[in-house]
Amino acid sequence: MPKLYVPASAEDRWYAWWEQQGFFTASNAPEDTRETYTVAIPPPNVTGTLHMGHACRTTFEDVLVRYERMKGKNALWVPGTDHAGIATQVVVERKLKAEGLTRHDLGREKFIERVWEWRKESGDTILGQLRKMGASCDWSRTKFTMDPDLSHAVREAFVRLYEEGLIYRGTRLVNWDVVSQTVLSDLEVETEENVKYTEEFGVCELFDFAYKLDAEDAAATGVDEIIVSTTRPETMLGDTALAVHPEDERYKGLHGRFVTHPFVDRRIPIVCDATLVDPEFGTGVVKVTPAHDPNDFATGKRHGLEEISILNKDGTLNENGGPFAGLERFEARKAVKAKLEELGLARGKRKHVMSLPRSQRSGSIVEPMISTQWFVKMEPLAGPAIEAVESGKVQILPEDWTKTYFHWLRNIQDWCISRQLWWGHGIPAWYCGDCEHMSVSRTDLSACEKCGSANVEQDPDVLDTWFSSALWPFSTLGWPNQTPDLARFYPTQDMETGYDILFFWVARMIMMGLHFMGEVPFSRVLLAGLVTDERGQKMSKVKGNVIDPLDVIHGATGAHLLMKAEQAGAAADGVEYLRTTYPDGFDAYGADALRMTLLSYSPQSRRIALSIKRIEGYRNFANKLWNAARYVLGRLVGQDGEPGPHPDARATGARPAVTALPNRWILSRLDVALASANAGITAYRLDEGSQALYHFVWDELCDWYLELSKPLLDGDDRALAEETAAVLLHVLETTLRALHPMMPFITEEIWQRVPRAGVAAGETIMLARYPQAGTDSLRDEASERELAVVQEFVVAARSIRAEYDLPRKQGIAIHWCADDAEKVATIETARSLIEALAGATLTQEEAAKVDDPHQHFTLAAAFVLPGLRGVVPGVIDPVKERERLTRQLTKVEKELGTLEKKLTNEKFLGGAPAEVVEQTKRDAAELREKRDQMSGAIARLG
RNA sequence: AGGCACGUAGCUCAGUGGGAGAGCACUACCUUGACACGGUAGGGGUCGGCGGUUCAAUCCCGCCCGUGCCUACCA
Repeated sequence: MPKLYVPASAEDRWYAWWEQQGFFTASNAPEDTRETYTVAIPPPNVTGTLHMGHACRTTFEDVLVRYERMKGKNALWVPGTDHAGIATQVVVERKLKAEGLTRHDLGREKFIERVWEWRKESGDTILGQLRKMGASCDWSRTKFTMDPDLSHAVREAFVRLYEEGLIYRGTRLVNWDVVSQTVLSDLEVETEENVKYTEEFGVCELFDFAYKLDAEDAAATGVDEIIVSTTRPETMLGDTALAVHPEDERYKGLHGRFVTHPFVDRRIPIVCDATLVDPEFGTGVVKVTPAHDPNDFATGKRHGLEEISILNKDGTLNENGGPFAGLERFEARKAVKAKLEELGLARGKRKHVMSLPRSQRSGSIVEPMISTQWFVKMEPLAGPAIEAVESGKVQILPEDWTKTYFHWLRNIQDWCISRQLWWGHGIPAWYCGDCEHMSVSRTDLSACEKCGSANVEQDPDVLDTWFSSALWPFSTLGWPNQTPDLARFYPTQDMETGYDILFFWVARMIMMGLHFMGEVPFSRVLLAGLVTDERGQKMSKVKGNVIDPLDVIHGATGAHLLMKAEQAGAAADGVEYLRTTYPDGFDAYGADALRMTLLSYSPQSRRIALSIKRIEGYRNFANKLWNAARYVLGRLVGQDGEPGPHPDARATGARPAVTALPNRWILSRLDVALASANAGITAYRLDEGSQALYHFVWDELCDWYLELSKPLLDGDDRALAEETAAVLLHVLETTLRALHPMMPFITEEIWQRVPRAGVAAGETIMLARYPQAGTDSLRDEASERELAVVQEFVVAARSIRAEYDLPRKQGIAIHWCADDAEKVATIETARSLIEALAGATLTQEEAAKVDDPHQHFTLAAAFVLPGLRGVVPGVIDPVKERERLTRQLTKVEKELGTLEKKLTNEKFLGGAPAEVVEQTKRDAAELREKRDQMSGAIARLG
């Protein structure tokens, strides 16, 4: 085995073998009665390649799936990809643009062909990347949301909901994206907050202008004009009313009067509306544009106002724009303002900080527009989804999110599901050109259901991507057909995803699962944070701070990173950030290191600020594990053709019997680690589970046990050496199994080299049994207490070594004494171990001599432990020793001080539980003794 | 505006009603037969601020300051 673990070759080799052997495939054999464990992957969008967020998802899910598989379940992880309607269409259109084409140049059919080509490319890339991450998906069940079977499911769901009256077609004010030229659901609109004034679009400016009263109304009321304010001056072309508060004294005389529109031939009524108007704001008069503002729309309905749309689908003004028709919306805004100035109707402007609604995909400012679209009635679906979480049938982790879930579902709006795109599931509705009948049908229609005319056309729109995603947990298993997979694997167990799609996806899956299957689609929702760069900023191509998981796994030079960022369109400061933060690029850290890193962040955190240093740390951990294995295998069975002293040693999967303290101790510590690992994984605290194993391997197995094993293996006691050999192999093999869900590659690589027999002799670690506390390990409190004494002793000796710069080769003598027989026995038994680890020779001494080192030894350094003291003669510089002891004494006195303060507090003695008081007294007594010993030692230094 | 988080060592973050932790960074020493992607020993924090509950608060409660996200509205 080489000194350094090299991930690259091991990863590809083992993954190909696992896949080819069919280890990932879930069983559907009728005689297989194992409990199932199913996870549906959150299907990545076929918009390009996987990012760090996907890597995070993949790792978490893979840990859960591998764990349950090793626990003996029939584990199924369904992989697949999402067609991602709008996002994918945008990507392909951008590629066309590079060729100087638009989708309209190609036409719908040819364009869709191009998208399919792209989806093949992107989809294959993504599935390949999942494999690089180690994902143990059942590839034989791979799905794509536009596969024929899943499209069939979408159509069935649509038709059923329509027949049940839960899908309807309606004319509403919707969110219009003028760049993508499609309607968006409320969720796809993102509000940009606190936007400042920008010259270019003229946004965030409150512009005042006057409407002149009709001549006769002006004469009758003596009022000449009314001033209104707006942030969108061009919408005044669609104004069909002015509203005032009914109680507003200033305008009481104007109720029912009219103003004249300055640009179009329209008389505009002045109406009273207490809901819309806040008399305190501005002039107390609101211009009402029912066709372009949600509040105005509602106001229009209340007053029966005309709805005049002024925009074309591309954001230019239509014929209702009068003299401004044809202008682009922001041009029109400028032109309207200029014209109002010219007419002397402008009444000033001021900057106004506000929020702007933007399209999640195109980033353009969303326009409210009246349009006929398809909607899902949400209230009847939301009720059961709320109940499912309330009753605990679905558990959301971390729990904080349940509140958010309830809040959204309890205030839910109908869901606009039609999109004016080309890429997506067609809407199964046909319109008759003759009788105007609309048919919604499971099968494609060539004739009108009502009049039989062949003059029928399918609705040109497609469905929101999330409509098909909502069916994912059961459509991937064969629904609406009653397949064996559906019967066996639905409902699934865990749904792990990012909290950002809790509404988009998770809530809708629960609604649809309950509606169509009558059962929740999964019993737990596991929400993870969003991966950001190390500053905590969202990764984005423009910021240049995107970290490609594959670059971390395979390594990348600084130049390569810069080139990629520039190609992706990073801004100058983004490139600079990249250059200064990662000047040397990345080493090939390997998939296991990346996985461990992602696992190490708490799921409670909403942000995963991915740190390369941290990845490096886990790369080092992989290497530590590798070298621990090198040691064990080299010392026992030998390596590289050299037979070792224990050629017959085997890991059998059975816990060896142990007598020696270090062997008892390591099995006990393993027990604690295994308990934490199991508890952590099942509670979705993968950070705690992985950290327990990290800590065990590094701080206990490597730092102590491997060192302790050396004198045991080299000693004269053959039986003890055999016992130790068995324990070393057992602990190594068990630890590998425990780590396998997190670090699948390196654990397989090492495990295959471990000589195994009995139940440990399996073909692959991924189908080996996951280790269990109490079975594979054994808690032994006594061994922990005893070994703690050994550790304290060794550390004390090493401290003296370090303090006086004693070289490793220079042996030291330690004269020690202990207060009770138990401690004396422990040290006597472990004497050779302590000597080996401390590089010392131990001599038990009378307490009188140890406690007065100045009298009995020359230049002796001293240490004081609970019930145990030692001196090391011939090493000290008295001045330095005084400093060292004083430093320690200060700490002890400080600690003692807080305890004594408590113990002199009557209220504490009276109010605290007896056991707490007792413990405090014991601690104080121990510290007091230590203090006395130390101050005595200092005093005796002279 | 409302809601939800968060504020702990230089950095990134765990954690708990009773003795402040990890990784990285830092200091000193060590190329020792598993590992320098290493070892040993260290230094470093009034747990955001102010009150309250409690025998006891970093933890529970209230207010304030700061940060992030979500929802709604902004003529």
